[in-house]
This record gives sequence, C-alpha cells and structure tokens, in this order.
Amino acid sequence: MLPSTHDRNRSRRRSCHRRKVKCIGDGTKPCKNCVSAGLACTYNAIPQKKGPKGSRAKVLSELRENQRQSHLTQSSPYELTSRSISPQAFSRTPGLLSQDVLDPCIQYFFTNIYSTQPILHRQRLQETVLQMEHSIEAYCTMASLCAYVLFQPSMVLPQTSSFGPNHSTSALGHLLLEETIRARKGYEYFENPTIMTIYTSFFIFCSYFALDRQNAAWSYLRQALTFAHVMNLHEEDTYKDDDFISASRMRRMYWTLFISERFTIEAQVCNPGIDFLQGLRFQKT
DNA sequence: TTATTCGGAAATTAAAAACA
DNA sequence: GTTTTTAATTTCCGAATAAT
Repeated sequence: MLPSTHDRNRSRRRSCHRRKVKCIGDGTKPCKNCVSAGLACTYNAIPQKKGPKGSRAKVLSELRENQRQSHLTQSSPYELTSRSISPQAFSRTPGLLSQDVLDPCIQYFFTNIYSTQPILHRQRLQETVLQMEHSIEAYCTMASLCAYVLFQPSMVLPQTSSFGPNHSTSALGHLLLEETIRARKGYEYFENPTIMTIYTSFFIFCSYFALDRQNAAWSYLRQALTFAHVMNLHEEDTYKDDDFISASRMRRMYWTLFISERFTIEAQVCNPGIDFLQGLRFQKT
C-alpha cells in the first residue's frame, strides 16, 4: 500500500522522482538518497493534476472530425481556408504542414533568422518535427515557426512544394497561422506551459508583427513572457537539472522575449525603426 | 561488486458517465 | 446524490547497464 497523496506530495523529492527511486528518510530533509548522492534535497513544487481532462465525449467527436478532415483533404488538399475550420475542429489539418514546407522553412530560419534570434537548436528542432505525429503542441510550434518564416519577403518555397504554384508563400503563412491558433484550442496549454508553448506564442507574435498587426502581436508577446515567468525562466535555478543545450536555448528564449518586449514598447512610443524589430519584420538576406 | 538509470507495473487520483 | 468507469499522474521495483 502506497502512502496517501498528501504524504507522498510532501515526501516526494525532486531528485528521487527524477531518479525513480523511493525517497528514504521519514520526511526528514535532506533525505538519505540526496545525502548519499550529494544532491540538494528539494520538493516537487506543483504536482500535476490527475484524471481525465475535459469531456470524454470529446475524443469521439475529435476522431470523427479527423476523419472528416481527412476526407476533405483527399479531394482538395488546400481548399481549406474557410470551410474546414469550424470552432469544434481542434485537430490538425492533414497535409497542410508537409515536409515540403517544413524543410525549407527550417533551412531559412537557420540561414537568415538564427543570427538575431538564436533560440532554436537544429537537432532539437528535428526532434520536435518527429514529435508532431503525437504532440499537438509540437505541431503548433512547427506550424507557427513556418508561418513566421513564410511571412518573410525573401522566403520562397521551392517549385516542388505540394502547396503548388497558384498560391503565394504568404498565403500559406496565413493558413498556418490560422491553423496554429485553431489547433491550439485543442489542448490546455495555459495550465502547464512548456518551452514549446513559449515558442508557439513567440512565433505567433513574430507572425503578427510581420503582418504589421501590432496589437495582436503585442498580446502574444505578453503571453509568451507570462509563460516564461510561470516556468520560472527568470531564475537560474530552473535550469540546473537541464542539459546544456536545453538550458542555453531557454535562457536565450527568455532574454529574446525580454528584449523584444522592451523594444516593442519603445517602437510603439517613439521609434518604429529599431533594427531588432525590423529584423522580425524583414529578415532580408 | 557497487552504483545508477530507467522501463513499466501497480497504485492512486480526479473527472466523466452511469445509475438509482 | 452516489457509484462506477475511465483516463490521467505518481511511485518505486527490479532488471539492465555503467562505474569502480
């Protein structure tokens, strides 16, 4: 018989949890495991909520919607702008974010944008691409990143892209921006934000900024900053259990948000021509 | 031989659904 | 309102692996 939740929440230590070992010490601090391993003995701050999230019937309707979307896409992959996006459709639009779009967008980001926004790591980003299959959050991150890139004036998709020659690059950007915002409604990103939640909000901010929609951009930037604070990215202790790459990218993300916010305020008040923000709007090669 | 990692089974929990 | 079912998280056993 395991101890009650209350007891476990009290006694469960961060290091023991991470190591998947029983916390020995009768509630004393530091616990024996931490003493023998020479670790700081800290409590897990906020336990996750257990149990199903949202209505269970939602799963069925989501599956139905997925099938409906799939059927529509098979007949006409990109006639989706207005008709397929219903308020209930929280699932992704099949075929919209294809490898044909992802690869050139990622390439463009690291060639032209990374120098001013070094917030992503190429290998980790490829891992996020692989996660898209089962993670709607990963999907939203990649969709918003691609939208941002596609709004860059110098960004041109290769002719081989399945998007086809009849649509402009920025039109696909609009579709992906809408897709991100719609798909995001399908999960509770507010409750437990992750670094991907921040990336998504930031890329939506960048997209709106590129479209010169200042107010929408501003609100998403503030949202990203709020998530960063919820995740304690402003405290160095937050990074101590993360590997070097994750920690450095999170630090860079936090400072990019911080600087973006400062410059956005200045741009709104006195000087719209600041280089940093121009970099968001026009990443010219 | 000892220490550490981590897959995964079991326990626990909370919310939705079913029932009276 | 109560009970049951379901789907989520948490705990930590013990096998596998690494370090000494």
